Amino acid sequence: MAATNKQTEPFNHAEIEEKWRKRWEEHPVNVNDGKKEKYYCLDMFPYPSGSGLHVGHWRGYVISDVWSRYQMMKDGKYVIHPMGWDAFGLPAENYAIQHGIHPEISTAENVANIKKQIKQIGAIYDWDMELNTTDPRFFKWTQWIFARMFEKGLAYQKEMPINWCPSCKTGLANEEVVDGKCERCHTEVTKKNLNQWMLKITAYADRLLNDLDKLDWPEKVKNMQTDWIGKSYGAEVDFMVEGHEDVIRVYTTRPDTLFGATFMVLAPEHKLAEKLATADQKDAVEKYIKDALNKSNVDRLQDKEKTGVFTGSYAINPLNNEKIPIWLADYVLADYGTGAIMCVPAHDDRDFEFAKKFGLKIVQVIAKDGVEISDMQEAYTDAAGTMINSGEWNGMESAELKVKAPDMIAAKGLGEKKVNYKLRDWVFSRQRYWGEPIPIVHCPDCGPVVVPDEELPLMLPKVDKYEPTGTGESPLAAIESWVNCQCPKCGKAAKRETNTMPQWAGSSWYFLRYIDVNNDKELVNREKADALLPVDMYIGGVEHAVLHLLYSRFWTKFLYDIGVVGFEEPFTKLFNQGMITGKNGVKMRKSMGNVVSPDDLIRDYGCDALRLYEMFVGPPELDSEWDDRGIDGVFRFLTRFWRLVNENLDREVTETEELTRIRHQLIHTVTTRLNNFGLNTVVSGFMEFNNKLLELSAAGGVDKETLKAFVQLIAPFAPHIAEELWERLGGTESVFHATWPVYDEALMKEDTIEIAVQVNGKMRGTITVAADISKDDAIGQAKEMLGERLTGSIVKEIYVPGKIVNIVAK
RNA sequence: GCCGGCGUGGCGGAACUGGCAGACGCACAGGACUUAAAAUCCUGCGGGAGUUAAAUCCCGUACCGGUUCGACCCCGGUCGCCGGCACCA
Repeated sequence: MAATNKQTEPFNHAEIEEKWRKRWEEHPVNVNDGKKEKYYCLDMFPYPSGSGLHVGHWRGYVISDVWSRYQMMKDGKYVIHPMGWDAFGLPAENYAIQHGIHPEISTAENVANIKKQIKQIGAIYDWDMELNTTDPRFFKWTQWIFARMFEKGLAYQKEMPINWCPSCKTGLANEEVVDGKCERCHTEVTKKNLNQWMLKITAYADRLLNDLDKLDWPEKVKNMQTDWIGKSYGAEVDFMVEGHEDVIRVYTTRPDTLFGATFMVLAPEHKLAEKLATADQKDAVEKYIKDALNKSNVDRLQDKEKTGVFTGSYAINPLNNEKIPIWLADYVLADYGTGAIMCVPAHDDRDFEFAKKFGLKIVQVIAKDGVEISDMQEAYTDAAGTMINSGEWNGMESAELKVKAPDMIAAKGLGEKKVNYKLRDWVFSRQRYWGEPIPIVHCPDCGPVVVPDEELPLMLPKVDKYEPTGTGESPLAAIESWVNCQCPKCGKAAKRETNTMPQWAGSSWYFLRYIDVNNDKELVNREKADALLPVDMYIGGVEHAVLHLLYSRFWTKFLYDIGVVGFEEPFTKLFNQGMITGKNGVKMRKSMGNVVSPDDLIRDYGCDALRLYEMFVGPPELDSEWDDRGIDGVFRFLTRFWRLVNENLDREVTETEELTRIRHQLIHTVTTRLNNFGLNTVVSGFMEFNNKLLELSAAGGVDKETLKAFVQLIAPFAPHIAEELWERLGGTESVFHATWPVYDEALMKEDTIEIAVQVNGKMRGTITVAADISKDDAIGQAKEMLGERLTGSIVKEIYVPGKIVNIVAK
């Protein structure tokens, strides 16, 4: 027996972590020698908030660091793993206003703080790549991209009622309105008529939709983007108005039901709305329009009860020439389709409800289960059944007709085939100070003129007052010395655009810049881009599914179109980590008082323990409740692991068959679980094998090769202790440069195995047999074990090698 | 309403492809060490019947049903929770 009772040195995490932190700073473990294959593993970069990081933020960064280190170790890849700051935008500016510090200063302070905290994670971030969206060397290129979009007609101005947050005092994009509220401050959003800069994301709708197929992303996110783009196929149909020369065009996805259109509804904002009112309906119509326009968006959403008013006019159904009444109702949206719909109450829930309420005619045109329903209680909305009451279309299958009808209608000259999207163009200007100035000059003669590239970056003027005005004008508008300028084209007196870009501008392309942060000639060097991009793995929360992730796909496609990069999709693989919540799944918030800071935990347990616990707390893709007590478990494990290695350092242990087997099982377990991204189960695997090896250590000792393999496997998770133990085991170079251990299935196998024995599928115990036992022997031994408990006549005998014997008896 | 996900001990969660449900950890209980406590180590830990102890048996993965020799896993239905979209014609 080689075992000794010698007390091993206690595990001093603070000392060890300090030692290796310094060592890594002097000798980084992840370097590009130009020969290694690249792997780009990206974190969604944080905005430098004043409240710092909590354990939830930590988790995402630990996941990406474990994954990065694993990629680096297993295949010897050069891992691009950068970090930067999304520092423009509302949160930073609001923080500055609240604390009465200029955003430039508060942002710099917050960056310094967060950077210090992020460094505590012990990640392999390459700080030479650090970037900041508010750095002129960076936002020069954000402006440059806008300039190119302007030249291509993708950035344009439009006056229209846009979403307006009265609290943030700025316009918002559709994507920033959640449940009718501001995504940032949860204030109810109102409408405001403003002249806005728009980006024509709708021009990319089809490509954004189709290319989702190429992406290794969570289905959930792909579905969200698909729904957001909201492509639908249908037809536009013209309806004549009786006694008018006007024609009303409607959009429908169900042209197959055209014979069933028994009335028509226009949005109150429709340009013909007032004109169609007959003398006796004039007052009612005017009142309805006025009321509807005064209602806020939220009210309009919340009023589930349908309202409407009859105009007094009639349209003609183009297929059967029936007179159908024209109504106004606010359930029809002005800005989708044509702002007018044909109503088929028999086959649409909303039209049905409206028809019932106002006593309008209902004509069924699709037979449900072959019959016409005499007293309809609800709309039949499936496009399945045979056409009835539909003139020449009678007898056709509605599903088939639905597809053919647009062409048939077009052939008759009644309308045309039409595809619609829910996606709207991106409202891109903000009436706030802390953002990239939009590089446009308004000239009285030339109109909007883009600022020449040589004059970029267009700097934000230094000001004392930067609070939002609330008038719809940016605070920049008040700074005359900045606003007044010369037209770059004709030289005449002109005025600068005073709106700024939204927070999403910089984040739409920052991932391209990391690999070439100091380039002052171009956005990114094309050769470098070809060699190091795109992102292989992108890790972050799911909250950006239709914001940042949609915008950056759009910008990347644009940059591809103008030849800046050679790929169309920025993020090949996406992983959404779950949130860390407080007790009972409550989101961690300062105001809830349930925020857990990593600082105390690092002091008491060390960085490695916290990293391990962040992984152990639950499956990485699911939300997990934080429980401080849980970290004791991983800390105990680390202490026991420390003991396992240290107590075997001075022993000369010869490798036994059992140790070899356990080593290969360990490598197999960890590697397969890692490949499946089962990070929580990797940690439980560590604990399980550590327990086994401690038993063997007490019984005689554990060999160095097994210990070394274990140390390597744990290194991505607990890099400090791994380096220390690796060194003690005789490693001369960093553990991160050692060849990743591989397993041999043949060496994993046990000589004897336990097999479950069932009778009629019910567990009756186990037998221990030779691993290579034959079917007959296995069944024989099972029967022997069962003895008298096996009654009746045997119908069937099942043997699944190595797993189970099931005897079916009657 | 539509789309997606989830439902397993006191708790967090395991279970690879349909093959021993509850790995690993937390909490708890008992024991060892200690003057004592902490730390550490050992043991137990889904529910029930049974027994001095055991053997053994029954129930159990939200609920009802199905497929199968065998179901946490597949299929049909119901309920509950969470997320997204929401009058998009």
